[in-house]
Amino acid sequence: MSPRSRGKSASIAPRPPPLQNSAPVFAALGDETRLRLIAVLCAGGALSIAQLTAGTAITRQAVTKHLQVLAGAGLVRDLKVGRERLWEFEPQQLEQARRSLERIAGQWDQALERLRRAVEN
Amino acid sequence: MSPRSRGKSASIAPRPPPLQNSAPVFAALGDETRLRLIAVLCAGGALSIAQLTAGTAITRQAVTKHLQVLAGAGLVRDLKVGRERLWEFEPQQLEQARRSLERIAGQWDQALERLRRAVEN
DNA sequence: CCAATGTGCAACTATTTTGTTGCGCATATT
DNA sequence: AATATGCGCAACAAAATAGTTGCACATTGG
Repeated sequence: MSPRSRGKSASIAPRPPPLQNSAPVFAALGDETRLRLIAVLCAGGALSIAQLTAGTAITRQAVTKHLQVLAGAGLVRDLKVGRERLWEFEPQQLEQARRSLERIAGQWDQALERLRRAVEN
Repeated sequence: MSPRSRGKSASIAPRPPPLQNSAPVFAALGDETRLRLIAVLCAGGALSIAQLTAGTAITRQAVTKHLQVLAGAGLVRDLKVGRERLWEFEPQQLEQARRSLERIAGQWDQALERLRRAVEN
């Protein structure tokens, strides 16, 4: 049996990801255009680049680059259909980013709690 | 009385912030160094620039710049004490970013739900 | 076949970001 | 008083980002 299983409180629960791994996801979300793209893709299904470019002031190529950034962060995925390239939202990474924020917020809450208790004494 | 109060369902609840407003916060979080700074500041109280620089491979001035980016996003705040400049975490903006992610995730869930119901028929 | 539509790739520019070094100033410490 | 510590400002330099234009290629529809 491996030393890591059944040790003292063997932590079956997967340990929280190192938090810094979320940086690329946050960076990808840190742009208004990309945030808009994410919002659009979240609402509907898969959309083509041309469709995603429609409402914007920037060129199709610029949108393509933004989509590639999002794809690099694992936030979207593309699938080719005929001459079109459809993009759809990929929820996993965003979910993980959400958990990262919750962990930070939780840490802060704990610190406040410690402070409160210290003052109480 | 103002025309906006007591209208038809006057929406006492603050309308959700436009989501794009969160882009600067995400951008600030989209860097490993800054994410680390946030984590450190979340755990303890207020720390000086020198203290925050201690464990890192970059210079004090680089840390200062990162802190200014975080301050620009409203994620940290500084207070001067003697010759030191202490930085502390400011939870509001991060809380808002968390809500943004939740709204996106919620929209996605709704879309999935609609899809599920459509398939059901 | 021919035209229209949807993309991809490459080159190029402008701006922002990330980091450095060098210096001076203010506050503590001895 | 002299030294050490903490910090700010300015001037760089290198790299990443965001956007453009131009052109070629594939697919779709008459």
